Amino acid sequence: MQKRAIETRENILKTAIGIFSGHGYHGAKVDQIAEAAAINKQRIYAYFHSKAGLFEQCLSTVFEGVKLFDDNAMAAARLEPSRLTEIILREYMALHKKHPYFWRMLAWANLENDSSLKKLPGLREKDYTSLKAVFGQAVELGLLPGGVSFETYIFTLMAVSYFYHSNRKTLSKTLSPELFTGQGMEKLIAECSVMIAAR
Amino acid sequence: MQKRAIETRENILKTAIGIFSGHGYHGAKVDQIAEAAAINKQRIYAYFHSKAGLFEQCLSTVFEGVKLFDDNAMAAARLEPSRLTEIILREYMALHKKHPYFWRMLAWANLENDSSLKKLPGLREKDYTSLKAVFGQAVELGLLPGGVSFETYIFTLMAVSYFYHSNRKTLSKTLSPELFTGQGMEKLIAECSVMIAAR
DNA sequence: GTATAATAAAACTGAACAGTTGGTTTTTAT
DNA sequence: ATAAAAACCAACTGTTCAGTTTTATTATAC
Repeated sequence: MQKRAIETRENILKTAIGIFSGHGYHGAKVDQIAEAAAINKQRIYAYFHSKAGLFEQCLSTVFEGVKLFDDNAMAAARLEPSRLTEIILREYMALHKKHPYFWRMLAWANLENDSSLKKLPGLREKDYTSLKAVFGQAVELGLLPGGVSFETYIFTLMAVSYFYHSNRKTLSKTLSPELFTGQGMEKLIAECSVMIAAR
Repeated sequence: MQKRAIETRENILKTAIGIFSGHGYHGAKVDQIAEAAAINKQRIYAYFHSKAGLFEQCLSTVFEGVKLFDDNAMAAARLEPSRLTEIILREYMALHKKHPYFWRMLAWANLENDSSLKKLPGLREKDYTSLKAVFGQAVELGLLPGGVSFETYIFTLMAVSYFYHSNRKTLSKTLSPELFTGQGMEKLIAECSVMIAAR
């Protein structure tokens, strides 16, 4: 495949991620993607052979493109294990801001597209091992409560950041709109850190 | 409207909730709903006048049909405020099992259907006031950490239970499949209670 | 028992949509 | 300069789908 072809393919992929994440598999239209990418529809079929194939590719591209925990954040966590919860939460919140397609593609995949999940990248344990080590230290230092597994801890932080973004619309109607201002988020992060910390 | 008509309408609504929650607005087909409800398609238009109208009705029906906190659970919480976190979490987990359409309709609404959100039931503060009181007592008794607002506390528990159900498929691939066994859920509940408790 | 409301059956309309095809032009590697 | 690869253009196929219409049947109220 030539350079131009690779660019076209990537252009299609990038555009399709935007549209699929916005409207879902059934809501997105192939013609719409072609128009948005400013390419000929036929190119889509040349490179991805079907709408479903394109969707699968979008899903795994988004998955692979998101680094769950930054090296800088890792360094910060090692320096100040007492602030671990805050650092992780802030990192996850920033991640969702940086990769706005991530949670949406996750949500779509969980809701509508069973088949495309089969080809997901496998376990991400390696992403977690360093973090798990710092968590272990924080527990031993008495900074975080004992008797809580790393899985539960990280699950909770993922849940908070995911829920915050994915249910924004309904939550601002049913719980509190202030939650979604900058200060609201800061308050949430700060209070979660307090709530989870050992005392 | 006569009795039979009311029944037909409710039958359509109930069936449509099942199908919309399963496939989303764009994924669900009107003919499919008609067939599943064993009624004539034309009845749907007679009672809901459009697919979008039917979806809106489904959404608010599901919302109104879910009582977020049971009276029994409330009584239990008042009796044992030390077990508040566990009681709430277990209640929310059970709620998602009892109303399997709830989180899915929530998710669809947050993803794809802006317009239908306008007609959502307003703030649910009344659902929370009693709970908030018990939370306040638990904090004063030193059972739960101080400096944490009720909103943050309840947000976290909602996040955990929602995330657990809504991201089952991807999480069992990327985090841990054991999390979704009966024991896995019990462990999660128990450890969250410990993690959040004052010590 | 008769009028009226509710429903069924089924065919139809018009638009949208996934995917294809064939012919033409542009770009790129050599 | 030229051949191969890449991309365009645009019409077309077959299907699906939301919504409609017409005619006929069944249930219910009085």
